[in-house]
Amino acid sequence: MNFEAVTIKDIARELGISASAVSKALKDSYEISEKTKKAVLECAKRLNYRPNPMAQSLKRGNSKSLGIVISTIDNNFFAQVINGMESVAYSKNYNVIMTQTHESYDLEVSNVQHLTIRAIDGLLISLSNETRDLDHLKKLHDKGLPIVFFDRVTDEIETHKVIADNFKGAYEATNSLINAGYRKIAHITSSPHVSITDDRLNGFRLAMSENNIPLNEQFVKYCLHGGRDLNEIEKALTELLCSPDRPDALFTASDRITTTTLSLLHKMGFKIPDDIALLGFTNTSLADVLNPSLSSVYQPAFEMGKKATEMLIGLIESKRPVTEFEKVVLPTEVIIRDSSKPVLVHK
Amino acid sequence: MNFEAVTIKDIARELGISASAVSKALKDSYEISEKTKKAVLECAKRLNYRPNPMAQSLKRGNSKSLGIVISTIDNNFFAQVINGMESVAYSKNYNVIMTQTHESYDLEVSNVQHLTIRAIDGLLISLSNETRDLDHLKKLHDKGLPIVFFDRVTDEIETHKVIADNFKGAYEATNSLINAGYRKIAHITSSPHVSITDDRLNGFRLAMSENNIPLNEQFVKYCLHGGRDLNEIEKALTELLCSPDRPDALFTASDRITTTTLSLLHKMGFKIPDDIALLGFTNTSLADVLNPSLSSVYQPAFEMGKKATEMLIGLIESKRPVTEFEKVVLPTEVIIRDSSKPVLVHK
DNA sequence: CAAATTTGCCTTACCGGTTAATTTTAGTAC
DNA sequence: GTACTAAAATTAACCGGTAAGGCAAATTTG
Repeated sequence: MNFEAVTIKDIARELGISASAVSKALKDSYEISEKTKKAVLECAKRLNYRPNPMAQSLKRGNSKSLGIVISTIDNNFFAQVINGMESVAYSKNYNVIMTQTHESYDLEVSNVQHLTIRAIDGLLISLSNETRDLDHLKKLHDKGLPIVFFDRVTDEIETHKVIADNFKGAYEATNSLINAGYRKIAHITSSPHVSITDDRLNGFRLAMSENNIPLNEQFVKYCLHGGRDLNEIEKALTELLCSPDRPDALFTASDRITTTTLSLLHKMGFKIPDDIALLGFTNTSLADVLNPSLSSVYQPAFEMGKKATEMLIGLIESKRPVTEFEKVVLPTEVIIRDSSKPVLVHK
Repeated sequence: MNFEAVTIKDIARELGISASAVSKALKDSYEISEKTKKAVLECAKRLNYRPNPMAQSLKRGNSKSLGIVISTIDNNFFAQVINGMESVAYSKNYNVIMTQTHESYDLEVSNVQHLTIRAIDGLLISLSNETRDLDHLKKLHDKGLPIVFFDRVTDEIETHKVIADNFKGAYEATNSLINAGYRKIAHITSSPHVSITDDRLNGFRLAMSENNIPLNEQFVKYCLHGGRDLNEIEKALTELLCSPDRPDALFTASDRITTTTLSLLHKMGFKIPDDIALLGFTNTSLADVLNPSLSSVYQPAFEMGKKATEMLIGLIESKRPVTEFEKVVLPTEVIIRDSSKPVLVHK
């Protein structure tokens, strides 16, 4: 079932002129007389002519589409990022084509393939938790595909990057837990291979050491799949909580991990913050109305999406090769709520 | 900055054969000798040849892209729907191109324009809250563009539709409130112009009348923008709650309205369910850990996305015009939690 | 009034891939 | 050696739009 369209030739035939005259008339070229232009415009309107984007793309060598690769859209943070991306792309007349990796390296590779096969003008990507090898992206980048990394970035490819201030967010979050009287703080984070993990872990470590609190290395738990499946978080929690010397606070490092941890703590019967405090990265708008209200590190996700997309379109539309790259760091915001209430208040 | 690609001509030049021979070899045509095929395949692999999708699309007249129009992605329900759509599209080698209406009719029209200008093979759409006039879609549908409606559908266009059992969900939800002892039940819903509003309102009405509970018409509040902005929900709540004869329970009709209502009730200082009970449509995975845990009507969003996409691809790939259309109704699930605890228990 | 310039449009080639029509090549038969 | 056929490859047209270059008619210039 094909959806037939009016072409430039239909207009040309109708008016008894050549196709190129129509094309030029539509572009308001100086070569075409006002009379003809008027006739063409009228006819185009009457027949509801729309230029075929594929023909234009083929001719011009661009597609006016941006590829987005994220782990999953069913996540407050990423949904907001995409929201921001779409808003900029739309205003600059680009589409966004979205694919999800579900934290799988293979899916990431095949998604990137899929997108470039489909001809995108640039790529916005947050690496999957499994990704270690960046060859699939390096090759494309070397060939000239503009790429902007956001959220989970890499040093191995020189291009623009947009991240939140993960280090500072983690540092301040940890400090707030310490100031609230917690000492045995555990950290549940994503795979050690993604950039945000290091940044957040380092912020956590620094806050601990500055306060002379020895860090029990058993208290740092990695979720290799970024909490994609419940089991890995459940395992981490069980290991942490079913031991004699268990932590009194949890600092969780990603949206999915934070909300899942909250759910699991409920299910396991832990009272927050009495049995254990919780503070984590999350962008859920429901933090205030969770039980208990959830202390969180908020990232400006919408702005991240906007900024990354602006930079990408900048790269795409740049007349000359870009050699100076920016790494934009957006501020995070630590918001203390009841899930990390000071120990004195409740104990 | 353009990203040069290997074309069929590069292979032809390399092997000293014609472009069409290469094309045919890649398609494993009987016209080409095994020897040549092997050489072409080897060369294509070596040069990492990828056919230019725009050239193929131009020739074949399709784009292997599906357009998605939703109100906003920053919403549990829609994020899950898109997740389902993407999964099917990807497996069948289509892209999804997403745009958001933010509940605006003008944006819906311009998004649909934008998408069809960009050449999509089919459209998946959930109407905006503002949409009353369907001309923009009727025109396209008449021209042969395959469309599948999901969630917010219309009777004015004959095609496949996928919805949740909104009527039954609302009916059961209302009944559960009544069984829990609530009598003064108010309903906060979206614009009266969208299909889901009627269905849900009717379910609500039936449950009320079957239980011989007169319905105070002041207790039905419409949010013309579907809760896009807080203000309209705030206004509805103020009107409902700042009156001498106020409701003892709220039944909210959409994801955004439900979660926003919960937030606002908190902010206004109402205790749930003691001061007022709450039960609403929402797909948040956090329902269990909200304060209080939130009774909800859950829709199989992922399945809705999957089903709608399967049907759309069915339409697109159908050899003959489709004249029999299906309206798939997926079951909703009412899950009772603390926000609508029986009156006797807590009063 | 012829030459020079401008105006307005047409012809043609191209983007990359596909395919119908055609030609070349190789092989077989007589 | 000619005739015929099958196999293998080429040429050319096409998808729809764009743009360089060409050309005839109209207008300006000396």
